[in-house]
Amino acid sequence: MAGHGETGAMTPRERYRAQVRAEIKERAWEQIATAGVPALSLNAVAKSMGLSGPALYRYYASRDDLLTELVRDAYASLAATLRAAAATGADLAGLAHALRGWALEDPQRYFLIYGTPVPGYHAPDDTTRIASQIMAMLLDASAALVPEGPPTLFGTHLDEHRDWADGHPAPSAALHRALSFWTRLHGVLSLELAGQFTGMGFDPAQLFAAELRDLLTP
Amino acid sequence: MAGHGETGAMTPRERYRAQVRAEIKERAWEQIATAGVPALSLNAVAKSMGLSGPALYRYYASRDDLLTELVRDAYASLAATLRAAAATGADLAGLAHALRGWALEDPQRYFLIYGTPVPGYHAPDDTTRIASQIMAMLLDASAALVPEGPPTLFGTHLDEHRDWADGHPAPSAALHRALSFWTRLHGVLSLELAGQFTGMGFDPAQLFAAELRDLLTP
DNA sequence: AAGGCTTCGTTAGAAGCTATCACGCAGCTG
DNA sequence: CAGCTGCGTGATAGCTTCTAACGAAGCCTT
Repeated sequence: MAGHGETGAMTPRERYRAQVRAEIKERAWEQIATAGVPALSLNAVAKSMGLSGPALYRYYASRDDLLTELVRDAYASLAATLRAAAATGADLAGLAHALRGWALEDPQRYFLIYGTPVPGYHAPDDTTRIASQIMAMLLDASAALVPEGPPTLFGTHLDEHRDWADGHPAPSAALHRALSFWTRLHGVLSLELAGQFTGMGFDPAQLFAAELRDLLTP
Repeated sequence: MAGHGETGAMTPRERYRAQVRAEIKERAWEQIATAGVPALSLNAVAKSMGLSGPALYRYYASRDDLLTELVRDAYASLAATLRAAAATGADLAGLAHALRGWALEDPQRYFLIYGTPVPGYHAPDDTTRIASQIMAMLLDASAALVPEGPPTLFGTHLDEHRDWADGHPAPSAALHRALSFWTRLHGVLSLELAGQFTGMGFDPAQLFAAELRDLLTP
C-alpha cells in the first residue's frame, strides 16, 4: 500500500524506483517545456539519464502512461497553487493572479491541461476529481462576493443543470460567475501563452487585468 | 506566375500537380479531424491515395510544409466565413454566430489556429496578414455599435499601443471591445471544443450566448 | 513527328521512434 | 548465505520522416 509519494516506510527497492520515476518525469518535463508534447521521446529521456531506451519501460508502461502521469501532476500542481492562494485569504482576484502566475511559469504545463485535446485520449478519473476540487474553490470564491441582482437567463438554465456543482450551496448567480471567470481568464491566458498577441504591442497583463475587473464589477 | 488556385491558363502538368496537392490536403484533413494533428502521417496519406510514401515529397517538401499549408487554409476558411457573414450585414453577434458554427464544423481545424502552440514553430507571414484581416472585420463590427462611456483603464493603455489596429479609425473603446470579444468567445469555444464541459450537464451554447450578451450590453 | 528534357513514381536505405522479448546480473529478502 | 525478484542490456519488429538513385512517362521544342 506504499508508493504514493511518502518517502517513509519504503523498502530500498521502492525508494529507488520512486526516485527514478521522479527523475524520468523531471526530464520529460524539460523536454515538453522546451519543445512541446509531440517532441517528448522516451528514448531521449532515457539517454539523458544514461540509460538505454527499453529501460524506461520498467517504470512506465508506455509513452501515454508517462504523459498521463504528467497530466495528473499538472492538475495537482494547479490545485495546490490555488489552494495555497485560497489559504492565505485570496478572493477571486487573488485566485486569478495565482492562476496566471502558475500558467506563465510553464505554458506547456498549462496547455497539457487546457490545450488542444487529442481525439482518442481520455483523462484518468482522478484528474476529473481534482478538476472538481478546483471548481469547488472557484465556487467558494464566487459565492463569497456575489451581489444581488436579477437572475440571468443562463443562471436560470444553470438552476436546472447544477449537478456539476456537486452539492455546493452557492446560488446559480455564483455558478454563472465561476464559469465566466474560468472561460474569460482562460480566453486571455491561452491566447497570450500561445503567442497570439505578440507583435500587437499592448500588454497582455493589462488585458487580463481588465477582464478580471470587468468580471468583479458588474 | 500561375498556380495560385485559379484553374485557368495552366499547363497540363500544373493542373495535375494542383489536383494531387489538393487531394493530399483533403486526406490529411480527414486524418487530422479524426485523430488529431500528431496522428497525421504522410505515409498513411500516400497509401490511402494508392501511392508509395516518398511520392508525396514531390508535392510537399516535408510534413511541416503540409501542415503549414493546412494552417494557411484554415485561416483562409475562417476569414472567408466571417467575410461572408459580414457581407450579409451581420453585426458582432452575427460574427460570433458564424465563428461558433465554423469552429463546431471541425474542432481540430479551430485548434490548428488557436490551439496549443509548438514551441519551435512559426506561422508563415501571410497567415498573420489574414489574421489582421479578421481583426479588421472585428474592429469594423465593434466600431459600429460602440456606445458612449468613460474610457476604460485598458482603453487608455490601448491608445498608446494601437499599431496593431493598422490605421483603423475605431476609437480605443472599440479596440478594447474587439479584444474582449475575441478572448471571451475563444475562452468558451476552446473549452467546449476541448470537451472540458462534458459531464457538467449545462448547455455550452447557452454559456456562449450569455457571454455574447454580456459582451454586447455593457 | 521525333528527339530531348522535365517531372513523376518507384525501390532502397538511413536514422529515429515506440514497444517487446530474452538474457544476465546485481541486490534485497528470508 | 542462498534464492528469488527486479533491473538493465542488446536484439528485433514495425512504424515514422526523409534522401538518394533509378526507370518510366509525358510535355515541349525543333
